[in-house]
Amino acid sequence: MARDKEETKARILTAVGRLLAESGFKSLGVNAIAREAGVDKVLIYRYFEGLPRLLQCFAQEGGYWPTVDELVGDESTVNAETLADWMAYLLSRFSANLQERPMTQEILRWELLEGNELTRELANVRDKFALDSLNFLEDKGSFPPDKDIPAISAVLVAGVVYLMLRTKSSSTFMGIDFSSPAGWQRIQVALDSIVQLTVENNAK
Amino acid sequence: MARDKEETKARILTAVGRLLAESGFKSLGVNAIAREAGVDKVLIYRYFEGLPRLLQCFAQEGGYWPTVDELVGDESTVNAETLADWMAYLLSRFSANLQERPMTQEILRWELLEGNELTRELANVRDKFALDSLNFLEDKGSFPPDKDIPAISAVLVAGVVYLMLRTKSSSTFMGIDFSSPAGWQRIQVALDSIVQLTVENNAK
DNA sequence: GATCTAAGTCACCACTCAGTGACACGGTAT
DNA sequence: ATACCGTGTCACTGAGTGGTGACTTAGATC
Repeated sequence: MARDKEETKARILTAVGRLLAESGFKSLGVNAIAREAGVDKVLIYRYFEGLPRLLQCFAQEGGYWPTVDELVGDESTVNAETLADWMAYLLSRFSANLQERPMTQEILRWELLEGNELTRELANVRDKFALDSLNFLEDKGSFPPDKDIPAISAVLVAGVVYLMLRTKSSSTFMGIDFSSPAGWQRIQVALDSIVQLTVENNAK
Repeated sequence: MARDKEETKARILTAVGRLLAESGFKSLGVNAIAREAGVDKVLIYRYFEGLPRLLQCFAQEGGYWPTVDELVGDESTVNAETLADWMAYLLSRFSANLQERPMTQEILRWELLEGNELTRELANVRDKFALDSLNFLEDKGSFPPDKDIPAISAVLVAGVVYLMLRTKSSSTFMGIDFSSPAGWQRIQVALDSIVQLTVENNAK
């Protein structure tokens, strides 16, 4: 219709994003994408050689994951001194950021129950972000040798992610109601106290 | 073939379980269940009025979730005194138990990305188990008023669940390799230290 | 203006899925 | 024996999917 190959390719790619954010990866088929993009599906095969390559292109476009800098913001305005402070801050920012990225949430869901090439690639991108965060933290205050900071971070991040992914379908977990901000507030406080009490080298 | 209604119903129900544990809920359709059970699918409609009711029956059968007693085992042999000890013990047992319940894992995955009546019901069963665990813990040592034990538990349990669900499709998270027992060992240690340092009332 | 190619359209295939109606069989009560 | 009802079998529809070949059209080149 528009007779512009690049624009059509772009329309297809943005359609993937919209569809992913709105209805998740379950409905992410060739037909659905073509419909969403207002494009004939044969063009998907012509320009991307099918779904897998299309999704690969989409993944390489990036943008579904924040950078550490983006997460931290302006360091000079952050009220944090110790390693624990920074960890708590980063966790809280991570949580808030993830909440506003439905597409990223869907990708995380996807990783969780499909083990194909693409999700593995997406997982690599994510893990690189995680390692960046750890490096950032280690710059802020070197890790105490008697604590396994990466493992502790993994547990806490995993917890945040799981709670986040849950809230879409079910609003309560272990008696905590996540439909109101109060529930999340409790989690936030819990995370802060966990980090402070666990990471701070009070065993010294 | 067997001309026995109850047996046929039972075959269908066990087929649901097998299918769920083996291939997850993605392939959980009427046709697949009938094939797995070696039964004509029309009987599913006759005896269960379709998939939703069948799954509801399956859910009511139970057995996909442990009881607190089952998890704890013989209390007299448990080397735990403080509340923190019991929390750590319960977390570790929970993790081990969940690892050996593929069907339960699939249900957790399912809850995560489908918000229908059934998953909500399943979520209720799960949440009751969680509250039972909290009650058990409160019997062991009353919760310190300055700590939100449920929220802390929620974060840690959520973390364990997420890490568990991940390992099937991807084996690394935040640089930790979960394909070897060493990775899980690190998580276990991290959980223990988090619980001990966070829950123990060292602020008193 | 004719031609040629890239971009887009349409029609179709084979397959899977949920769901239904019609039929065959076998034991049971009359 | 026969009529009946519960159990199981078969064949089908209709919708939706991934994927492909044949066609049309717009726009640049000669």
